[in-house]
Amino acid sequence: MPELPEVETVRVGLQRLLPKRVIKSADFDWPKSFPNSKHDVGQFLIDAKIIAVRRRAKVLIIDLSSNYSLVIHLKMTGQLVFVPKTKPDNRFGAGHPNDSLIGKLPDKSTRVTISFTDGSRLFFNDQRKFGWMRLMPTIEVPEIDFMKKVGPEPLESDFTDKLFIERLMRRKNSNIKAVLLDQTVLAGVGNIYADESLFAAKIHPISIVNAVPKTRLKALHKELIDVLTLSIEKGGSTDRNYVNAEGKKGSYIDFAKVFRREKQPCIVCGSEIKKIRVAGRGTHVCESCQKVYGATK
DNA sequence: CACTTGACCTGTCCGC
DNA sequence: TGCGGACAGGTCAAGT
Repeated sequence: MPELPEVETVRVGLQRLLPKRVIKSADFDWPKSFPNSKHDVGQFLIDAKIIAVRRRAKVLIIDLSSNYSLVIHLKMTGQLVFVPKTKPDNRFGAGHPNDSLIGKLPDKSTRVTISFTDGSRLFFNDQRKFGWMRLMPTIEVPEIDFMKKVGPEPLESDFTDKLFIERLMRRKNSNIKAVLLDQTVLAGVGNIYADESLFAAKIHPISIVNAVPKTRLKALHKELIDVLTLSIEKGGSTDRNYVNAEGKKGSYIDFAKVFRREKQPCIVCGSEIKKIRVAGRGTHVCESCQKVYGATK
């Protein structure tokens, strides 16, 4: 479930931990997770120094001194976990939720292990194997299809409500939730933050974009930014798999008002939160707070 | 052409 | 407690 706040949290962690480290070796055995040839790895990854860690949408970009970059998409269950040379004593405190992960790596979900000359390691774990890591020339990163098509970053200062509405209108006849999830409309929103921002803006996810009043769309713009910002503050959402670059969980899920709260009372009105399907995805909604525009249930 | 559904995977949970 | 099946949800390909 890494969405924008989770990927950004990983980026901040890696940017603090990785630069200046030099890659000594790389182990990988699942071609779909890391399709690069041993030749390219030997030539452009081994002996390269980490320069910086960037993010665009839900994609991480680790720039190397070889003028190549590691481009990474965590998809649903991907993790990037850095383990320092001196293993922690494997105890954050008895019963602490983060107790252990670092000491247990690699495990059976590990797809790629990158070892640095100082003895530290970076693990790319991905239980479901949907994620990927690709080594490519830095200059070619903006040329990959995803980068060419992806929409604006919602947390950039130039992401105005005017721009937001303009982007939504590209798919004005679709369910608003499907449009929020469309990475070509805007970058970084996934299931959690689509549900949470629509709840905060009191818009039912099946609403048709074109039928939602402009004032509600402006509210959605504000709520989306607020939800993403708060989640980054909380280190993202750990629903199941997500952990940050140090193997630690995020706590935003504790602040979610509808996501994974089906059958519980709505925080605002007390009626029961329902789980329905919209755009082929599990969707959490308060049918009483969230109004349907231009669609029938 | 615009939009929706299925495939990619593995692990977990639910009902029988 | 075993076992099948639904489900989790990001993105691209295939289908309507």
